[in-house]
Amino acid sequence: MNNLSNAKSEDTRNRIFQAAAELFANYGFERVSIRQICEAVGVQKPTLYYYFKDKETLILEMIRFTQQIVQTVRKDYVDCKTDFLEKIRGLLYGRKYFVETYPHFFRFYAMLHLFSTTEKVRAEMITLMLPLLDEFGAILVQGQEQGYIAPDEDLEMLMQTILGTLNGLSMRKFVFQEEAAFSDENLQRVFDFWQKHLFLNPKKRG
Amino acid sequence: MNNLSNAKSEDTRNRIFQAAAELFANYGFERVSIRQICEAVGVQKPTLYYYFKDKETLILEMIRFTQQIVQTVRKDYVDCKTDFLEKIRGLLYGRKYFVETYPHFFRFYAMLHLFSTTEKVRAEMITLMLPLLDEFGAILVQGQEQGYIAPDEDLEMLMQTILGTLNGLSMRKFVFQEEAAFSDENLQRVFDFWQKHLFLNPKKRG
Amino acid sequence: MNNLSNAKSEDTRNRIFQAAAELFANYGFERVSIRQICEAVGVQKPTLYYYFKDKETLILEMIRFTQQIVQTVRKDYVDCKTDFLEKIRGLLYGRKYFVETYPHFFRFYAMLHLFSTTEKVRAEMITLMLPLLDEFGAILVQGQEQGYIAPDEDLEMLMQTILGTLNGLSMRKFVFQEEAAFSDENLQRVFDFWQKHLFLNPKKRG
Amino acid sequence: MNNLSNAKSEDTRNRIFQAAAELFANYGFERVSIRQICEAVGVQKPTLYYYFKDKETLILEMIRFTQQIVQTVRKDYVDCKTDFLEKIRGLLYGRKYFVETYPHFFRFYAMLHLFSTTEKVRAEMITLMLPLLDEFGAILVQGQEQGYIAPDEDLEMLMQTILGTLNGLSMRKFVFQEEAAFSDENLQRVFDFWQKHLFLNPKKRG
DNA sequence: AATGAATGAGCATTCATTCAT
DNA sequence: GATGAATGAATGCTCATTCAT
Repeated sequence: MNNLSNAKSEDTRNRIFQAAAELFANYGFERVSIRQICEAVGVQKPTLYYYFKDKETLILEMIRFTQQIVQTVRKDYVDCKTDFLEKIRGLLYGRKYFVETYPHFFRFYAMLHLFSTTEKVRAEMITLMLPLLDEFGAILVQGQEQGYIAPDEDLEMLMQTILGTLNGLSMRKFVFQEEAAFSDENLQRVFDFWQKHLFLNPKKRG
Repeated sequence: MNNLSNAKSEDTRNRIFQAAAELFANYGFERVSIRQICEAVGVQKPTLYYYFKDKETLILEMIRFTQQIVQTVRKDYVDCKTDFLEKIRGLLYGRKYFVETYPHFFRFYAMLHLFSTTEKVRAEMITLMLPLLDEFGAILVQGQEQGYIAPDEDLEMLMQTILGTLNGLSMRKFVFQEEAAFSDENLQRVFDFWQKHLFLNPKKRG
Repeated sequence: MNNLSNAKSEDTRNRIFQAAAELFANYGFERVSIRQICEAVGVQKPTLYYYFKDKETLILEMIRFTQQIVQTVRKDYVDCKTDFLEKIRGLLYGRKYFVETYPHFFRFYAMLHLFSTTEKVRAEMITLMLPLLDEFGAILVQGQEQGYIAPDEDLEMLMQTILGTLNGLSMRKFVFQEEAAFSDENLQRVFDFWQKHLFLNPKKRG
Repeated sequence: MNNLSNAKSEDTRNRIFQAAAELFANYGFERVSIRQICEAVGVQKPTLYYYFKDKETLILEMIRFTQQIVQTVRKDYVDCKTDFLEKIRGLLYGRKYFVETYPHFFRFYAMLHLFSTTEKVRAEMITLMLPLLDEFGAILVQGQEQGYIAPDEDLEMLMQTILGTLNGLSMRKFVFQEEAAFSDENLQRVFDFWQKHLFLNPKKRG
């Protein structure tokens, strides 16, 4: 009974969470009302408040959940690789996985929502993003160590270039609704472009 | 008399316009109420409605105004140049000018607002953005003709890389509040990076 | 010039008047805004206020104008007749003329608007209606004198019956949109019914 | 618990309903604001919206409620009688009961509000009124069968005459605020007038 | 004779949220 | 674990009206 009850409860909570994510992703935080979320789930408003303190909490929990996805993805697609180029490739395919598996949650991660939200939400997102940037910086240093990046390279620019393109791809998918944005062909094209323009071929060394 | 009246009227209208732009830029369209705008300007609500049909019209007019800025900037910073590299440099400095002169309006141009707005607004912005992408494509072709870009280059990737970086700079300024994002030093750094990684040195021709 | 100006002025005033009458008749006093009237006429709001003190004045003037119609009609269709039955017939055809010539103004005369308006308006209408009822009473007395009505007839009931039917006809036309309500055939039918049921044949006298 | 809650809820809902009816009856639909209704009841605006979707719904529910009254009255005062004259008398006393028991709701039934309302409301009222007219027609046919009405009588005119008088009485009460309009003496007077002028004495019976 | 610009007061409606149950 | 009933505050928007010109 406890289990059942727990399961049911967890289910309700999760249904609210998912519905809210989808609605927020489609219409933006401000344009979605508690009522709409509840209608989508089929519960009454006090039920939502039973699980989530208030509307802002909902979005904060979403950001944290998203952050877990990001970390898992990073672990599975980037950290487990040793070769720098494989990490870079993992970056692309990890984003693809994220964007296709959790499309609603992706939007909260995407920097794009930093505009037009509460200061609290903004702060939370920045807090979560900065370490990611640092980690990415570390990867680039590894790239240098592995000889894929020249020692005198401007790493900051390199980072900006790569992240800018990643975000560009996301925009093509979500804003311009270009379905092929994350197709394997396109990702390969991006990878080729990067390899050709941004990275060295370390084999020469040997 | 006519002049005075016109001037006064134009002034009121413009003050509403500017105040709305600033508020929208800071808090987002949904979180700014008509009342707030009016209080910021010091007029009553019907006055705002005298000049603007409704709230959505306000934002649509802002988008169009922004579009004019974009076009003017492009003319002054890019189109008037002949050398491809100068055009690219103009792209950077034009963006700097835009971002620093009309910071509020920049946000409407930035893709960032494409999320979480009315479908009407979204449609309007996409309509305005697509030709800009085309024009930029044409510039890259010129770059090829001038020998700055290899004939077999993947122009689409090149475009995405450059625009992604531009948007990244804007994000650094507006989201991370990094004032130096558009400093001359930084722009030069970006330019150097591009020149080194993305463009050829056409002197070989001669 | 004075004449011209006067004429033009009178014209504007009249156009406002007519447009307001039509709109009021169609949608009711409360649901028609000054703006709507002005848009229908093609003038600005202060112009309306130049001719009419306020919205209530507009409707009061309409009531008075309507009253003039009523009086003219009564003169032309009833008073000029000497035979009682001709007066009654005139009542029917006068109403027909009114209803078809000034359909918009008829509605203000019709008691129907006594509901749901300002107390001032209500009072004005009652003031204007009471004498009409008196006059009609006098006609019935004439009918008695001419032998069309029995000396012991309940004149009040008679009046109520006739007026009730007249109003019923108007309702059929305006509420149920029954075009034939005031057709000559129908009026004749009403007249026949009255003659048969309500009035005597005075010829017996002679 | 359920009962208590239900009772309380039903009470609030009903208080809103009654207050709205009274206000609408006195001032007309357009001139009564949601706020006024709420103040009269002593609840906040969202409470009203909890029970009624919007203002138009309020009036539509009122019309339907009124229609139920009408049907009950008809059943109790007219349908249960067998003699035609008793039905006619029931018509008068049923109207009296209605007008005196539910004065506010009477006004919605009275045709008078057909003017100057939403098309939706108008349509609803017409839909509800037409069958009533038909039923009344059937009663007149029964009158014919019982010998109170000549076989060649113009039944339509007869109906119009009777209904016109009924409406006239209502007008005297509500517009001219003549309290005696529905006094027993007056109703008897009406009945006598009808009997004398409109109906036969079905000698066959005796 | 006519208007452009402005307003104070009010509208219907919706918001996020709470409390007793 | 869930809800029916209620609310204070705010929303976008419109009203009749005025004043200087």
